[in-house]
Amino acid sequence: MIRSLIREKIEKSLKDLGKKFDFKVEVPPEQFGDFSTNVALVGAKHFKRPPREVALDLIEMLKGGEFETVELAGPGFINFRISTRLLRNALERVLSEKEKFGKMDLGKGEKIQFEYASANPTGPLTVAHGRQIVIGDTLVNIYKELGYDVQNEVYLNDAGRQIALLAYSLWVRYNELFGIKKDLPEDGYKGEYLIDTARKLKDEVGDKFKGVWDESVEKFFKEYAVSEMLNWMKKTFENLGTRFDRYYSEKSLIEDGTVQKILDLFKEKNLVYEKDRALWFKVSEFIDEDDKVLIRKDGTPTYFMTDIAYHYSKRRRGFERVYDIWGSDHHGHIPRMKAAMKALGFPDDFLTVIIHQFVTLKKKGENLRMSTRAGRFVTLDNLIKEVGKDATRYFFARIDPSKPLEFDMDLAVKHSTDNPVYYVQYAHARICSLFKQAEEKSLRFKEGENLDLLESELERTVMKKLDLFEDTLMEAADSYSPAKLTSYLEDLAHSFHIFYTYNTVVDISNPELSNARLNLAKAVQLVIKKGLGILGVSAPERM
RNA sequence: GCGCCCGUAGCUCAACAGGAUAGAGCAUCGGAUUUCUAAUCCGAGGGCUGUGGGUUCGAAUCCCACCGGGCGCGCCA
Repeated sequence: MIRSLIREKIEKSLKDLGKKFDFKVEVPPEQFGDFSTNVALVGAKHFKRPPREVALDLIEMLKGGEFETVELAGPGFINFRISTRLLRNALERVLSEKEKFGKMDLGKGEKIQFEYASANPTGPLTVAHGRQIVIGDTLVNIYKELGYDVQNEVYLNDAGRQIALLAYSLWVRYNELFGIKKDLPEDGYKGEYLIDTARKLKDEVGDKFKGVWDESVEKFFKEYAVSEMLNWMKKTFENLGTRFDRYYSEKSLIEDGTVQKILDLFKEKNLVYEKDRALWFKVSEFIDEDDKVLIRKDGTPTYFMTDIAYHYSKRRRGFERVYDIWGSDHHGHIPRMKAAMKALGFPDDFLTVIIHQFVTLKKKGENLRMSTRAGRFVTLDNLIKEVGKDATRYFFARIDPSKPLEFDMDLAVKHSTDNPVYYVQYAHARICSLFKQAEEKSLRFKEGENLDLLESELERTVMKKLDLFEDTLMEAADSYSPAKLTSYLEDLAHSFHIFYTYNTVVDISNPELSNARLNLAKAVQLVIKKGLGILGVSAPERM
């Protein structure tokens, strides 16, 4: 938080000069000092003077106090070197706040929601869902740190045509077990997993449904299939170490009248009309796009319809803002949803959609295309089994959602020990081992003491990284990018590895210095553990 | 055809809402352990940031055009 401290000081100086404008405080390349600001470069316009002159004036106002040096550089940057005492402050905060380090109150308890991993319960979750889960979980955890009251939810598309297809496909598989050959529908679910489900069903009910297909059988098969698929989803979530506060059923929105309620509301506002025996929503009233069907001519609601109802329910449940994480194939859905939110009179910032690009899988140099219906895919379960939970999560978190992600499975397995996740975890394990060493050598660890002995450049660097943890969380939240956190952790781990290489931490001939360094190690350990925890990755004590 | 996203080292990715000499890991080559975990550290090579224009003190980043890739444009979800 030294960064915000510098920002405040600059803002105050500007205020004294009667100015106010945006500027940056950043961490520059090492040779330029601890922190740096472009305030003079940006301010040149406002002051109508050359940047370097503006910088010199500001430097006069800023220097002293906790700033060891404040210098002009390059075209007009102001570089700061911070007193070691101020850096130790960060260390002290980590040591005293412990697991709570990183908690802020920016959200002020505002109730928000993240929705992700929403899926048709018709088959196994894919690696794309895995990416979504990791992005979602991480953002949820970060927003909690920022002081928001966050819930996560998965929307189950358990209504609609695909469920009917699933039910019938299961029925076909079930009958096959009795030697009755039926053809799977052209677009039916051909995956082998339905055969397993059919076997389980046969064990439970015997030949009760053999050869029979009517409305009540269909209903049974729908419910059975969905519940089996849901159980499977839950198991996969567990394998990846995720949990949801709530599963929300699409079907329930039709059954409990929410859909009807929206229709009535839209009718009242004259936002719907009938055409070709279907009911249309006037999207064009709000944005430059074609109107969309809400109710098909057979009387069933479209996905768009139920999704509007779903978001209405979110609002009614008291969420101030909601975030949906969707695959890029759904991006066309965004403008319509925004239009619908407007139609409902919700604030513009109520719904934020975070789009992530697709995951492609490569195995033996070949690209695998994923299709649930064709039954050909590498499941998320397979991936977790092959690569491991930690590496899977870390790998997904590491790449910005806006980038397509190519997962080379052979590489992931073969080089799994080179995965950066081990680099970070190793720093943690090393520190754990330091404390074992200290104990063996009967060095009593006194928390928070001797900290003023920490003053070398390497120690300063580590302390500076510790201080940046909160800034990192804020940046990651602002840009919806878990990758900011992974690069931070790698950075922190790196600074510690260097420090470790050049310094003996546990040295019985110098107990005070040892204690000081153990404190530094302790803080790094806490922050790494916390950061990995936010990512849903474990922090092993030995490796 | 129209719209959205992406294009950075051989590979996978960074670059903090325009900043200083574009950085890491992997891979390649060369170093460092009588001592706390070498899953580590240090060094070398490797780049016309897809191409061409523009905006300005300053562009990988913003604007325009093009090239290449992904996705979307259903009474699918």
